[in-house]
Amino acid sequence: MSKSFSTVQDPAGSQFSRNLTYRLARVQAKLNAQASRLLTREAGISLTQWRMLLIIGSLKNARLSDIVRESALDKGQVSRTLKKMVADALVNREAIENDQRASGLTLTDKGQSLLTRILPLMTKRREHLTGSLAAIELDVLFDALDKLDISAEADEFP
Amino acid sequence: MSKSFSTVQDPAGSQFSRNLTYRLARVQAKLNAQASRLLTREAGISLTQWRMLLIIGSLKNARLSDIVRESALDKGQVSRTLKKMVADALVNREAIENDQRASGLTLTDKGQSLLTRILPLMTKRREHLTGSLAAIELDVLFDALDKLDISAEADEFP
DNA sequence: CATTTTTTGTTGACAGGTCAAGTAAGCTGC
DNA sequence: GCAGCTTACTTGACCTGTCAACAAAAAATG
Repeated sequence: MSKSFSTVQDPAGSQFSRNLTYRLARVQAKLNAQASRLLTREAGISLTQWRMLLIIGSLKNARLSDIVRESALDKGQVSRTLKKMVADALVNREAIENDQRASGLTLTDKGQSLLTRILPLMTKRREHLTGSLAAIELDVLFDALDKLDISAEADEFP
Repeated sequence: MSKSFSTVQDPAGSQFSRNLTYRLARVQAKLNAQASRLLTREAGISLTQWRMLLIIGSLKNARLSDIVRESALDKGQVSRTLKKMVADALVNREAIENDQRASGLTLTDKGQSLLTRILPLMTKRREHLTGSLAAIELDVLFDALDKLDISAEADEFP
């Protein structure tokens, strides 16, 4: 009974092949691993660092809370990762006027050139991923994700 | 500039709204959190434990390697989780004929009744999730996931 | 059969993510 | 102007997922 609905990279005969959350989790993990592999190899940074690099690069004098808002990462995680990025001279921290709690974050030259060097590659990857899907499929996909996002908030299923 | 493409549970104005891997990651994390919440509240078990319970319940005398194959979880993780489940009297371990390396795994009465009690709830949840999507959307979604799964294997993007 | 190879499972180590307590600075309202 | 609340960030604790080293048993090989 029930063999191979969808067999891509799925253990043969797994009963989970058509389980949505399971498929999502596996694909997501794989995409994540791909990005990490790439970033480690090409830039020696983590996916989190890359995301933060992007955000800091695109915002003027970002503060930690901006990164948290934009990335939806945990603020503790951002704090720690930031410390590392400052230590690695990718990011600059400087005092902000009138607020001693926060500091303004900017990319160093090193951070900026890393961003400039890696961005084309990540863009290529993105095109590679979305390129395998038709425009309509992409629309449906995003729409479905939005709906699942909402459904994921429920705590009861009467 | 660039406000609200898709605004569902996305920080207002986030530049990532239409970034596929980002959306996937966030939705996946949310679905995961939902399942964990549910299982913790209703059964005091983790998502991993639930998946293993399902597999052990559906296989006759499963061995650890079976669980690894079916679930695609790490064998170390399975080994540790199993230890806990045995300690919690959810799973029974007994010797197997002709192979002293592995042991046969079966649900205890407690494990079986837990499974029986929680399964309807998890089925409801699944219906709740897939129910928000039209059949065609689901098909496209699975198809898109398959394609992304394949694309996630690439390491270069010429 | 004895030796090598493979399979099976356990364990240790470590990065990543999540939660929550703690600290310091700024703000509010009397 | 100071008592109390809020905001911004840091830190600690813990849990998961992943990788690699390991030991024991079984299978393969010659």
